[in-house]
Amino acid sequence: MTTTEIAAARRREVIPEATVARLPLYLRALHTLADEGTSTISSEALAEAAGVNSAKLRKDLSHLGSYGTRGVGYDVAHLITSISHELGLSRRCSVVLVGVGNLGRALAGYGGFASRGLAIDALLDADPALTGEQIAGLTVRHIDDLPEVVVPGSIGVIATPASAAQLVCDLLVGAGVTSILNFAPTVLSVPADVDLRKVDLSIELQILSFHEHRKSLVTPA
Amino acid sequence: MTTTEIAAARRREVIPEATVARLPLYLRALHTLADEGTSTISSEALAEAAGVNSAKLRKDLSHLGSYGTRGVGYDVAHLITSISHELGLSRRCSVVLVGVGNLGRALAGYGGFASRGLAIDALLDADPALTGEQIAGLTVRHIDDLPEVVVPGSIGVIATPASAAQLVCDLLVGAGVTSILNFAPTVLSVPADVDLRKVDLSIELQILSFHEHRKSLVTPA
DNA sequence: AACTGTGAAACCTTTCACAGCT
DNA sequence: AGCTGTGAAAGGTTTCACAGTT
Repeated sequence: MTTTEIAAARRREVIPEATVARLPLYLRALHTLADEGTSTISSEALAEAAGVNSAKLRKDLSHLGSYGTRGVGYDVAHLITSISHELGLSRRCSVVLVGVGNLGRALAGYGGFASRGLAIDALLDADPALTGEQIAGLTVRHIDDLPEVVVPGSIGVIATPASAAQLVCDLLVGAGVTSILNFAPTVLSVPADVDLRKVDLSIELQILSFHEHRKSLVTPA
Repeated sequence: MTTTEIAAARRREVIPEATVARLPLYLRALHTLADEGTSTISSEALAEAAGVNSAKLRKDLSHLGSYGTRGVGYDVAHLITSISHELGLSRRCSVVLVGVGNLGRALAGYGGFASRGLAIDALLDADPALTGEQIAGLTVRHIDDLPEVVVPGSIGVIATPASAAQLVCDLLVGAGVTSILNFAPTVLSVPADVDLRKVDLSIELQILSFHEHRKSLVTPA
């Protein structure tokens, strides 16, 4: 079995969703460690840096294969490569962002994307007044140009008001996008073969409100 | 047992975290339905509007008490009241946002907060050039004013660059805030009695990248 | 007849605790 | 001695399927 075949076999192993959701966390912590010059790290220390517990971290990493050394720990650079590869961040992937309001600008300037092979390639907006504007090194284009900027494997990001989100979503699907991230606070309909995820900025705040509310009930004045 | 006592007993029942995380979703769907003039809705239809399955919805709502009518469905207005109350959104709660960059501005203007009793009360930034600026009806104040704007039960929101996040977090904790929502891509340390949640704008994108990557492996050209 | 509320089963995730390697 | 990798146990979540109510 060649190295390539081993890698292929590993890729076929199913990785639990909960683990996939934490890989970006580990990756960020590892990048910070690498920047600080750390070359080897124990599960305990990496778990602390990522804000999880060490047993969970070890189990998560075990799904990618065994990259640690017993008695020593993990090689930081090697782990970065493995996780980046697993997440599909090694071959740079195309991201198309629609909606250049405050949120869209925040996303375009968000360092977390660029440093992870997820740089945004195109900014689109329906407002003609915005086309031509330069943001984070990109020129805003009109939404009508969507078919021209989408390539196979592109990920679409919706940062429009809720009222425009389904329309934009349909345009993305029509242009061949099969992975969409929705920041608009609305439920979108997509064909079964399209992978749709959402981020609702207000949900976490409402969850905090719930817990804060509970505190005031448990500890009455 | 009086109505108040029943309500108190219900409040003491533990609601699973997974359920709490979905209540805001239901609430949003219900508000939309109410705006459309719908007064009664079945678990099936509400589940569809919220993007979940109906058995899950019914189980979730059963934790709040039995507010539905068999053979009929749920009363939209009543459910809105129950969920809002459960989430602590009925008594308007104070939100203090630190960091008035693009993300902070997006959050300040985000309709989802105001309409749910979670309007932002104060905007703060460390940059003196921004103090005095009007955003979404609020005047930006300097971060030094933090102790003046925090009240008991305030929720703090961090929308600063990662480099400033821990500092701001410490200031919030020092001012008495015990619920913090962090949008900066960094792990924060807080005392055990502080409830810290985070939103990482890039994580969902990386998860999508993972799945997109998988697709290309499963369906080779 | 229609639809909720809920035990029970199936599934997934986390944590424990230690065998096994360096 | 120190730390990873992992079965097994514990805990939590989702789904099923139907009894119970209107």
